[in-house]
Amino acid sequence: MSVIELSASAPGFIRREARRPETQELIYQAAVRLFREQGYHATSIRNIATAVDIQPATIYHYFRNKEAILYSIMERVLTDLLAIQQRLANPEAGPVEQLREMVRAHVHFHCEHALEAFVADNELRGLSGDLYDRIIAYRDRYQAMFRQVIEEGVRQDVFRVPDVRVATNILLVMATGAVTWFCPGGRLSLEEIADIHATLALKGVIAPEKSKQYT
Amino acid sequence: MSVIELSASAPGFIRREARRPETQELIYQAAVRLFREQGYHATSIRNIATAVDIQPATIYHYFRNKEAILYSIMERVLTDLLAIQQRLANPEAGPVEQLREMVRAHVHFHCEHALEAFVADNELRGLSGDLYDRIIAYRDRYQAMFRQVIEEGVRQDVFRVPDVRVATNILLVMATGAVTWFCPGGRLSLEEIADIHATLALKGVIAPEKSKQYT
DNA sequence: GTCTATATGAAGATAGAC
DNA sequence: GTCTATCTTCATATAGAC
Repeated sequence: MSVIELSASAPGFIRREARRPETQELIYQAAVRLFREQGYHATSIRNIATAVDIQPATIYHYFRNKEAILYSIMERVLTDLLAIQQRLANPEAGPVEQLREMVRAHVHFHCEHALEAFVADNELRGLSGDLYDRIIAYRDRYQAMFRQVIEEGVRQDVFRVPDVRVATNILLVMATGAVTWFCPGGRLSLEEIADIHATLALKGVIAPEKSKQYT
Repeated sequence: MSVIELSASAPGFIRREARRPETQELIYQAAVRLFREQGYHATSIRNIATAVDIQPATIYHYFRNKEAILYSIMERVLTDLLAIQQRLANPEAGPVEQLREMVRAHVHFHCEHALEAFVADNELRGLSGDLYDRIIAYRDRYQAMFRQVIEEGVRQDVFRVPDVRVATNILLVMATGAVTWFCPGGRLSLEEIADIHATLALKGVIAPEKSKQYT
């Protein structure tokens, strides 16, 4: 994956600095790919070094240890996601439009950064102590953003769900799942996939009598 | 987890033999728990041996190698799931009822065997060669069962989806996700969780003009 | 069926030269 | 900033006694 692909293209998404392929970024990108393909614990420092064509010791000039590489991936994904959702927040829009855009953005990001996002979503057990706690805090903040919109929708009687927390969990699991099977250049475009997920999410939470007018 | 809990309780589910806690089963159960908590690659043969209070060498009397333990977990989960769905199959029922029961059973199994199911769903990369191929074949058969019901529903114009394969993926991701957050004894019972998922799945695929009569 | 003992390799990480 | 060399620990797996 070239560093260029790190820059999200849709409006409203964070544009990362276009970096020269500095060693640190090369290490980061190789780690992302290997952690995605083999898993964090199955990937050795030597594997990463070989992929970047450097010696293992060089990696420790940029990262304190292997866990720090994993942490940097997770932190980048989660801060990007939080920033995207914060920029999207629009108090004037109703819960329906808000949730639709949030799900679209979540799926969009996950498909555009499928490797990093997959790692962030699946390798949490590789962190420990303080690093683990910090990522959990990010994740909780992110979930809360979705939960609050659903809560507001329920309050306004636009949404109806058996349980707000369960609904939040299910929606996020669903919207996250595309990373496991989305394949760029497949039958459906990224935009179509994002729309399908947003529509499905709304169908799931909207109060029955409101459904005609929205989905 | 005691071996008793391995026996599913709901009608239609496979009842496993109640085993004495033989060494092989103890190894299996310890591996399930450790693979779930730490991940397959982060778990060593020594970890498992310590958990069972035997020496590492004893494990090799029962399993060819570490990969064989993982394979046995995955195979058990997938053959159980396939058997459950096959027993459920009812050609007389329409696609709506069939899909509802399939999703309910899937969620039910995943929550009752949350540790094993999580391992089966997330450690596929730990297998290689022939073992990997065999599990993929099981998984493809399982997905096909869901896809065929959705296809039949679309043919009868009871369901309407943008893409059958994408719909199948999304539904299975959603129904599988509960393993990551379901917690026995929480606010909602296993039955409620299963119903919520089934209802959500149907809301997502049902043709709009049919929705009133079903969900 | 379970053990002790061990072969063999690979892992994460560091020291210190250039 | 990158290297060579290496320390130390741990991994999977096997041999063979009991």
